[in-house]
Amino acid sequence: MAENEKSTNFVQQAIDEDLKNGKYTEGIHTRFPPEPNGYLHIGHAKSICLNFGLALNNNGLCNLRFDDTNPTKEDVEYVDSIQEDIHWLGFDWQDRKFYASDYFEKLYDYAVELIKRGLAYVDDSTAEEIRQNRGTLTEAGKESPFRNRSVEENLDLFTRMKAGEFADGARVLRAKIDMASPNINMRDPVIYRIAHAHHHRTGDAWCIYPMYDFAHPLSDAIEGITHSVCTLEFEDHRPFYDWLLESLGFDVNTRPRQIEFARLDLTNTVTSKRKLLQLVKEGHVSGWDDPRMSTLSGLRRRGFTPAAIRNFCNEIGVAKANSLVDISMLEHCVREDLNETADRVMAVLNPLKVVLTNVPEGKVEYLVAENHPKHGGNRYIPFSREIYIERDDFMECAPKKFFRLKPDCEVRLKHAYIIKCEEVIKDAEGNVIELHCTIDPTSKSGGATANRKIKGTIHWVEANSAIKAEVRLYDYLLKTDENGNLPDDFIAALNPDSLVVVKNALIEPSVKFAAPGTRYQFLRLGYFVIDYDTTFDNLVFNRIVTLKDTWAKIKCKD
RNA sequence: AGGGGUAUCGCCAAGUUGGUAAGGCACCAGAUUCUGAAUCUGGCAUUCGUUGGUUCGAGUCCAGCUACCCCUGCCA
Repeated sequence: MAENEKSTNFVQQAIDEDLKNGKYTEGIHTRFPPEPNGYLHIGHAKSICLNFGLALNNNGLCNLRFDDTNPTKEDVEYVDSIQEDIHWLGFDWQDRKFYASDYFEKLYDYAVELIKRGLAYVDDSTAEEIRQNRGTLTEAGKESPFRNRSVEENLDLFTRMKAGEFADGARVLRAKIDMASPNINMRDPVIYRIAHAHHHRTGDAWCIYPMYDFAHPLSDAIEGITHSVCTLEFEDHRPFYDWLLESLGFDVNTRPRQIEFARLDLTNTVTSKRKLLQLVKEGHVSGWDDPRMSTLSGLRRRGFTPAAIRNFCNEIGVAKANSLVDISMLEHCVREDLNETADRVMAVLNPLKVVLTNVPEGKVEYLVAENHPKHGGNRYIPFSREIYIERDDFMECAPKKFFRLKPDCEVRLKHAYIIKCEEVIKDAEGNVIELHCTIDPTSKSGGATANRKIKGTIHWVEANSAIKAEVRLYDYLLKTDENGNLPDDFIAALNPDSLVVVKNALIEPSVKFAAPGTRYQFLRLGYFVIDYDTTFDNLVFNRIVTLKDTWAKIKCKD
């Protein structure tokens, strides 16, 4: 499905239905509501694409709203990174960046209103007592002894909570609903707690903070959100969402409606903020933007494109069934995008020297090489008596299906000549250290007599002009079982080979002045991006993803 | 055990007045190829968790059963 094609998931269908029924005549309005307590990851990308996409498809708007109601866990570092990541992904909230903390005053007023309506009360119970009285999954809870205080007393106490008269945990404000409800979220949920904590935006102005369940529906309502899209685990909270807005008198035809979808889970990686944080804290990765991380900053550094991620989010769909998407789907989307956009270049990761004995010493020839098989553009690459090829492209005793270089056989050098392996040079231990080959001078690429059919074509690099580079070969961060599931101890499942650093790779000279962030296809190897660690004398590449490799499959079968 | 959800190919996922199973990924086969890439062609669910029922006809309706996920934070 094309990226801008209207997707018809069940959320869109709910919107269509609402519109048909005459609801939300002002238009559709969604929001993306991250808590600034960590970096955004691929799972958030699904939510971002969904929420902003829904707005786009319905001619509506999507807000960015930081859900910053818990000052002890949140930080400006995260609000900055979140904005950067959303923009990078290609979405814009225009002038609609909000914070739940923008509404603290209003939220407080709504709480007072709830008290006045007899629907909320201050509870002096300890956290432990509240827990004990909540009941269990099968038994009803017990009502708090403070449940039936007068409105006046509640108002007085809540005012004093706000004024800072009480210590953390001394009292809470609770909604007064039904301690016997089979839905635990309706057993008088706590809606305000005391926390003498410094908030990254409101500073020390408040010492009481609203709970998510209270702040979220009201923030939605305040912003005129029509469809509040969240993940499945909030399904049980919807009755409270509706109860709150109903209790406060919001019109059912215009008030926001919560719709839940299944979060993204991906094989071979972690998509949980907690685990991502653990990887960073324990030093298993270099940071939030380590190219092996599923964070958007990690994927960005790895070289993934925003378009590829958007396409991926589009293709996996949106539904309510918990699912585990195979990482190959993501890789497919990256390859699909990069195949179109990345220029081709030659690089040798594991060099084997080749001397072309019938090429005169000192002679350098410049050959024409296309930058992209479809989109044109050429460059010149040097060619001379000494070149390097990939070690894997030579086999002394090769199986019949191996159509690269082997003794007394021919192979084509991409953009250059057909060569024949005449002599294999070995060291004392018998390791191949050099090859002597001859070129067929009539076979020059593009020439009139170049059309001789040769089964194999390999990449190479000219010895004197090649640039040395560091290439970081990234692989899956995690090993998973056949079903893609992580074991309980995910640290034990870390792939020890998730990063292999090649220090002395050789790249053709054309990439010399390319800027960090530039993506290439290294012919026959994969897609690579210039890392930001690159300095004047140390070029660093990250492998984004390999090319599909049919030969690897054939090898495995043998 | 109470409540809330979900079950369609190895993985995602369409299927909406019941009419005889889209598409993508992966995989397989072939064509093509100066990237064993890309591209192209063909293959890939007589069957929709399961058992019954209604019906000329059911993935779609009804009843029962089973499996899995979420919920007992003053986290979001």
